[in-house]
Amino acid sequence: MELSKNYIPSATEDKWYSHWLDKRYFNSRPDGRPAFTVVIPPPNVTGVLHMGHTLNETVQDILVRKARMSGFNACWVPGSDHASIATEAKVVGMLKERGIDKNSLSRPAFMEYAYEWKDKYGGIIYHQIKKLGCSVDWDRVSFTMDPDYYASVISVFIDLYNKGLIYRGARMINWDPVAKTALSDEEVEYREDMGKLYYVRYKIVNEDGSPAVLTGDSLADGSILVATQRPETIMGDTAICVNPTDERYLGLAGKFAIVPLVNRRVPIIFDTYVDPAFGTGALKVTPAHDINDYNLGLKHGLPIIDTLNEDGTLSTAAEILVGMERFAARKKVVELLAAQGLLSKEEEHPTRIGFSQRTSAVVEPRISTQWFVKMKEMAEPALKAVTEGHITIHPGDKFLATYKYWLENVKDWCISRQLWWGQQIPAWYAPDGSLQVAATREEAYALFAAAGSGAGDRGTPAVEKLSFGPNDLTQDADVLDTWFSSWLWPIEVFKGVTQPGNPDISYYYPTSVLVTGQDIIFFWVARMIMAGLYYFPDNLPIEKRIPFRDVYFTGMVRDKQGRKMSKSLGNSPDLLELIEKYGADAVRFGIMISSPAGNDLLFDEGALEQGRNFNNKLWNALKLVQLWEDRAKPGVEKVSENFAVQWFESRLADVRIELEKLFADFRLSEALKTLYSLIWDDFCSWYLEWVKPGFEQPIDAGVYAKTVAFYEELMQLLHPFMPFITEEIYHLIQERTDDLCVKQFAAPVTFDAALLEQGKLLKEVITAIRDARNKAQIKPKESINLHIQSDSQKTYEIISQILIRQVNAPAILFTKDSMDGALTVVVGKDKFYISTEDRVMDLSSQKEQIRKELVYLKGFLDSVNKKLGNERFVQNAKPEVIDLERRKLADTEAKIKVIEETLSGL
RNA sequence: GGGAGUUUAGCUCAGCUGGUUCAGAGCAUCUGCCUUACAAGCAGAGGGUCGGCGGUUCGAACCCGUCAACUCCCACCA
Repeated sequence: MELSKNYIPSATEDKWYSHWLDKRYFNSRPDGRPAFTVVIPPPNVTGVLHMGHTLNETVQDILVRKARMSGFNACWVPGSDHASIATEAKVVGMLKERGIDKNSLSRPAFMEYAYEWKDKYGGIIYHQIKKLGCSVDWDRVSFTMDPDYYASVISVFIDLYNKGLIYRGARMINWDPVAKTALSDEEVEYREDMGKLYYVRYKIVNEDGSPAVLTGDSLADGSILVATQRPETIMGDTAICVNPTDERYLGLAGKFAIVPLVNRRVPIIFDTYVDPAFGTGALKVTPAHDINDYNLGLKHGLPIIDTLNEDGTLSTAAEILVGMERFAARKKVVELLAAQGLLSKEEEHPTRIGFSQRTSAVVEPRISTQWFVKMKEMAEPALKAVTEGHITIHPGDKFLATYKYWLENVKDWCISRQLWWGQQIPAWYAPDGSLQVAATREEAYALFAAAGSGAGDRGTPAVEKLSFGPNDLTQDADVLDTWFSSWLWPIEVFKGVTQPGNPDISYYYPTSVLVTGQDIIFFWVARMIMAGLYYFPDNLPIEKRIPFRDVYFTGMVRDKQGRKMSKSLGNSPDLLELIEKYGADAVRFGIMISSPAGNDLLFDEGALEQGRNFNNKLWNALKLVQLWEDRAKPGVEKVSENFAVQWFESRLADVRIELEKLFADFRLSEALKTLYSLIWDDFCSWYLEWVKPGFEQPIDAGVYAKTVAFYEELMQLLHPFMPFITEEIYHLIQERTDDLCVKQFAAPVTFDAALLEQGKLLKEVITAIRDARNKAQIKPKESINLHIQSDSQKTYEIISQILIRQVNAPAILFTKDSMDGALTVVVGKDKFYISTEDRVMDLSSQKEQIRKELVYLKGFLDSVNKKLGNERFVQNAKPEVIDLERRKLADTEAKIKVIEETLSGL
């Protein structure tokens, strides 16, 4: 069959992917083999795969394919996350474009639009996963809003509530006024910005309201100067705070301040929290709108005046400017203050502002009633699982410290979100505001009835005693944080919550390895560990309760200049375009080769080009081997006597052992580099050249068979990294019915170290002679006379046929004496003389080179001598090390002798 | 402010328990080649005071101290 000049990925990729699907190779069911389970970190349902995903999915596919080919029942579960805030934002945007205001819709109507959106865009990501070649079990696609999954989230909520681990409370939370929802600390991004510091005068009065008489420069005019960045919150001030040690303000004890514009009288309080050196050393306390002020307020029993509405406009509590947007209000308040002569000055002030990760709105600290999960008691076992080694984090313990720190200082988790897209909180409120937590209205009503009819008597609800009916109950409007559903991911994708103890969960859980980005170590990784340990009962061994045994953190994908990939920078390439341009295998290669474990990866299309070139290399090697097929004849030579075959067999076995080690350590980038070099250098550049028959000459059938076998094994080793081209070559190299995708690795074999040494020597000799030829400007086509002077002539006899062809010498002659007028190459203790028929060699540059070599060797000899002459070295060093030094000494002395002889001969 | 990490060739990075000719790889660069698989290729070559200084040791890229630069995480001053 005629093969194309270069490899064409598009012609093979879809073909093989459908073939694998048809054969159901990626589908897994529990059986007698050990399971190798991976759950995909669910991407946002309506998102697209970015380069970070591409890296994660590729790593997972490599691990899964490797396991599938190594006797494991590999199961990789795909799926997506409903991503409540992100998706709802997109749906709201879509509605806006159609001229629909979300608030004009009923909840069910909105959900209909949301599902419409999900159905339309939810498939994009799956298509990309397929194009990348990921071997996921498509029968197991999970979505965090699937009915069963939904039910599992609700039941876990109810369970945690009943155990007292979920509570409702007033908290200062991060409020997104655009999405009108609470955000967790992790969803807030801080950015440096230039703000303004306004200095505002507050009049000081006595308790009875009369102007206070004060002394001291700072208070001389009967007012105190306060610095603030947020003048629009003045109406919410409920105290002024100074440091008790601040001498400027000692006279303020028992005095009050008048809040400008609203003329409210507030106390002066003293707290060491205030830094006397900052601003004027006086702080306005606004408990409703600043986390620190809130804490101060709690400590000093201050009232809370919330002057903002949920959309960021001023509320009626602000008394003035009601309904004005917060930033407009800031300007207006400054104007009003200035007009009243209460604004002393403004100055530029660098500050950090919190932005919503989802909507980019400036986050507002806000008091709000939210649902929380108590984290302390869940954190402890999750910490132990890692510190005691049940879960191993890769690479090394780079992230162990971060993980520990977070868990040791964990704060309660705010899980309610003021959205519709998500699992609605199963809390039901009676008309009087009391609540019950239950999955359905009926169950909730029964609970009300039971509670109303007498303590603990849940079995016999006395419905008639309640003053309201089931339809009077209202369900909590909020939905749960997305992470409150995804923390169940490794359990519920196997229906571990909704159908406990089913065959899947028993077989596949715990999963083998989690591959994810280091940025969600707290959001997701830690919480999955908590969920696993919480959900599975204590009497099970911890190994059965943890969600995964290994966690592999990939780095962040950055662009060539080290910048984060982002939509706004436009530096995030489109995956499908890259696959189109280079092929999926090349994309996988490129992203893996430049991806040291755990370190950030600088994405460079150059690496993809390298991948594409590698594809071509493989393709062309195939063409070469195929050329030999018709020329293979039995009995040309004995395979057992073919040095190249024997050497490569050992080399292959050697590398396989190395690869196993690299896989065990999750050093996939290293493993790929090793394979790349094995294939490109050892196999293509050396082995294939060594066994290549002469022009129109036959090749021994045994050698040919061996070559094909080597090539197949190389394709098998490479398959997890580059599945498409390897499968294609596997089928092209010879007719077959099986597929590489599921071909099991053969047991490892031992290798012959002496053969490897000899191979190394052969390479060195060839390179050295080629170098000499190059330097002497002997054209490649020009043949040379080659004489070898060596004590181990036999070694060279074995490899003479290879040598002859590789350096373009018609024959190899051995000599006992040095040869005049020839180029002399020294490798180890052996000398090689190069001459040509019709020209005189220019030996001057060669002489120079040999002299340099001699100087180097003498220097080296000196250092070895010094070492061995040092009594303390001989006393202290390990015997092996001393032996080694002695051998080095002898070796070097011999080499120097050879070189000196050579030099004198020149 | 607290914590962690990084610094090795022009670039991106390996270098495991201190000891092999250990100073490496890939990319880039330079030289020569359209050699009958591959110019997206072949054959070669050059290139580094291992961030600075000090210490431990017979011996340091590796261990310790210190300084410097950069990165990340956590907390966060109105």
